[in-house]
Amino acid sequence: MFTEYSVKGSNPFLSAILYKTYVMFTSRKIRQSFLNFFQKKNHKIFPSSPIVIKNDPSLMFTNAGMNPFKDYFLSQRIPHYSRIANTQKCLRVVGKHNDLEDVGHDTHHHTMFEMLGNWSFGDYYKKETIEWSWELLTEVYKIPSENLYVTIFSGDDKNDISPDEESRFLWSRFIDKNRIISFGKIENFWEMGSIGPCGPCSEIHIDLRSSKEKKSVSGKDLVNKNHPDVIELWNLVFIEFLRKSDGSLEKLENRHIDTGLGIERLCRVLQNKSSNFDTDLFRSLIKKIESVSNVNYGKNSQIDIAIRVIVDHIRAISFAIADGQNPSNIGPGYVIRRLLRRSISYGYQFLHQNQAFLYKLVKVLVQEMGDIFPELVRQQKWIEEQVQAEESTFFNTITHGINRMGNLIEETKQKRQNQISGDKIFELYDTYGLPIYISRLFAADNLLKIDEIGFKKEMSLQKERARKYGNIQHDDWTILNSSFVEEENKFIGHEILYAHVYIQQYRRVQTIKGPYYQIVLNKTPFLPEEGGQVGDSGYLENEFDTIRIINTYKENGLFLHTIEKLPDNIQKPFKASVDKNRRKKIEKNHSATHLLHYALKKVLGYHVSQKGSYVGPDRLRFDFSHTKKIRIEQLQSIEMLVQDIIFKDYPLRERRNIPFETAISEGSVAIFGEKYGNKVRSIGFGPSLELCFGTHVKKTGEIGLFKIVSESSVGSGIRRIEAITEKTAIGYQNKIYDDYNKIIYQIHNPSDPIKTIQQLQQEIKKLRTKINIVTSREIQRLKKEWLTKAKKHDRFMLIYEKTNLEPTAMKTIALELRREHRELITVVGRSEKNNVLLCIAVSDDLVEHGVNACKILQKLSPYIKGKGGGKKFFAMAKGNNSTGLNEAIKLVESFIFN
RNA sequence: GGGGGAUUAGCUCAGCUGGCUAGAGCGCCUGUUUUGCACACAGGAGGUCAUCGGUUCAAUUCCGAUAUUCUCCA
Repeated sequence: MFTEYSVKGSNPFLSAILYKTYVMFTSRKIRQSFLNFFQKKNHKIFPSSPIVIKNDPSLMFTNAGMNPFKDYFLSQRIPHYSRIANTQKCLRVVGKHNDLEDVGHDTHHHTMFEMLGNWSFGDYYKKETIEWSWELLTEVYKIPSENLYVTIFSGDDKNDISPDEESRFLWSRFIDKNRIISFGKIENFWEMGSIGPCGPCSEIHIDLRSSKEKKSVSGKDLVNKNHPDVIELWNLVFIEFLRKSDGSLEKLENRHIDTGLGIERLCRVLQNKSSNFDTDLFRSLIKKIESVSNVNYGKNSQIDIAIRVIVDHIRAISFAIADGQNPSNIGPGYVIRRLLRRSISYGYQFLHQNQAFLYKLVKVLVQEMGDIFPELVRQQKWIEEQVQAEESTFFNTITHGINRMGNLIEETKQKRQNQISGDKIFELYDTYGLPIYISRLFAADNLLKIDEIGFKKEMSLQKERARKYGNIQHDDWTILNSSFVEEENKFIGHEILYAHVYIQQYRRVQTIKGPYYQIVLNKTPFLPEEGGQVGDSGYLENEFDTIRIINTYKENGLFLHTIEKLPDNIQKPFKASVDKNRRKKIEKNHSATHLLHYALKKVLGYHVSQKGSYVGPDRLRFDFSHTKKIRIEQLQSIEMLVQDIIFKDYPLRERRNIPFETAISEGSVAIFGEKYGNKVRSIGFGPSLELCFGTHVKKTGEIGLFKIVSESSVGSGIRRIEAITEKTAIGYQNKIYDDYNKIIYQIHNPSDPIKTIQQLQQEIKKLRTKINIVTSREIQRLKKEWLTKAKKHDRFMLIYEKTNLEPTAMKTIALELRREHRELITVVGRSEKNNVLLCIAVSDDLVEHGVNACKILQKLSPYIKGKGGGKKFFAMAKGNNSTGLNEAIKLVESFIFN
């Protein structure tokens, strides 16, 4: 089995000894060894990019190690280093690679995981990749080579790709030919999605079974067969193609290397465990949940599943929140909320946790991983608060749902059915968020079933609806001119708002509302939407066309301009002009936002950090972390502080292309979860200093006036301030001033208007109570008077009266009389000019004997030329013929029993 | 992006198919009892029923739009 190809380290005797020493490999050491190894091979070590992705609508989270480098593969951006190594935090919960349902039920799927990777951008290729991966695994990590298998791509006739003989040859220098196995497109051709960079890959698999098992079945037959102990360890991807939307492949200019080695698996191997969850990455989390819920891991399979789900999810949740993605009800926030709710559900169902408990795990996670991912340490308190808040809202939702479920059960029982209808259960799930398993539990407790088929039917209808509307289709880019310009030189709008440009590429985007086009210019004065500042709009003009640029935004390093229709002469040069007026307004609001951020920190404290921002031409909005409502005096001092900086007329201090570390050490404010490049731009005005890409005023004085218009809450722990500047603010103040003057005039210019208003209010209050007393006395008096005047019949008493009381008082008398007296019919009329009211009230006992107020009223209302209605015991009508009122009242008697 | 809900007192919510004088519990205030607290009892304050339109003799209730919010799907 051992050939001359085997290299040192694969001696079986030596391996057996080394195998025992695996335990010394902690996850920290494993990670560090990887990075050190590649650093020695001249790789630049990169920190992990955020797990939350911005600027790419096709992806919510980083779901593979290569995501942060996507632009490099597409040659949309030139990397500063051709060799990079890193550990990348990843999240897989939606989309193509989605194992969510498996997570927890087995011992090797995760939502959040760390991918170790080495990268080559047009630098080394297959030879070095294969050599180094072998060296690292067998010599640094000392994995016995007899446990390893490698796979290579067998080729694909359809796309005309030949088998990867090159890799076979390269591998055969290290490993027995029998251990090199060919696989087809599914296993060994890596694609990012339906379109994008791709290429053949070669995977290293490991057989972790006992020697006894290995003897009975060869590991070779178990590779790629989903065997729990014969698993893929490292994927080496050789990127050389671009998959286009019509399915064809195009060769890329440069060939790249993308590798992924999951640290959770590697730890399992090197720590000699049978499950990823038994490694030191999860051990303390499991310990904590054991103590929190008073159970033991490894005793009961259902409890174990719940524990694995929870310790897995809390990692995903914490990392996402640390990178700025709070749980919410839309988009990526909803994905995080779902993970949270899944965890809570498992805790509730199997660990008997009926109040917030997840947040207690955050501290443990921070202790374990905080040194490698410092964002966890910085955001610990915030993460705990968010998780806890989310837990309590979910318990709230469940309680609500359970109440409704109770009603549903009652209804079903009353109808003497034994099954609750599927659409009702679906409504509970869909509208009120009650997890289906809870519905099932409660139904079973009441010996009822749930119409599962009906439920599934509703569910698929819902999915269908979403799919139907959710489709946005992008055509392929049409490249008109591919001369490449460095990203940092592409945007020229900091200095100039007009430029001569040409269209480099364009594509059509199909939406349900109709098509639009995205174009990329060779350079652009239009600022893309970023950091809250809305994108520029404006025009492209030449002698043939005038095209309106509706919006500008950035996607994967490209500056996209949206337009409604393509120009006829698309190849010709254009004059690009930014809507200058609009841009100026935006700049004022943007600079004011920086000043506001500074003032907030100064007045409220340094815990304030930006959680969201909108900077438009009309106003600015700033969301930030702060738990309490801001008092009016605080708002005033914030406003004054900003205004003060404006008055001091500080000039803009702009520094471009400075290293991130330098900017931070100088005191620049950076935002968590924001992906900054190596080189950043800092913007300062007086004491304020922030990292920022947007555009600003030249001097703070240009802002003129700053006015906060609202302060509110947007969720637990986040407050929002909306403000306006310059002419908008002046207009706002003028309006208030104007209103004030009108009010003062209305109350006759008193010396102390507030006191006057207070007096007026008191006066009103006094008068109101007086009126109430008078009317209620009047009501009591009239009741008595009318009763004495009542006409007695043998079966009932009849009151018919006219009054000039208020309509409500009139109603009150009638209703009180019918409640207090049996066998009484009250008819009251009221007329004021041509506005006639008539109401009839009947005691309950008479109603039972067939007297119907509504019917009597219908007979009477023609006399007052009115319409009306009501119920059997009370009816009311309104008309416009006051002369008919007397007649109507007199005629009542004749209609009572007819 | 699409579907379904919700918005009523300081808080949690009732208010069925338009018309009983807009309610309950908790909280708050006053008083009684008690050494004090809690409890109990009696009384009281507090609501443009989210906003704007429409239908109707009449809208908290029905319809539409807006805002906010919850929830499910993508």
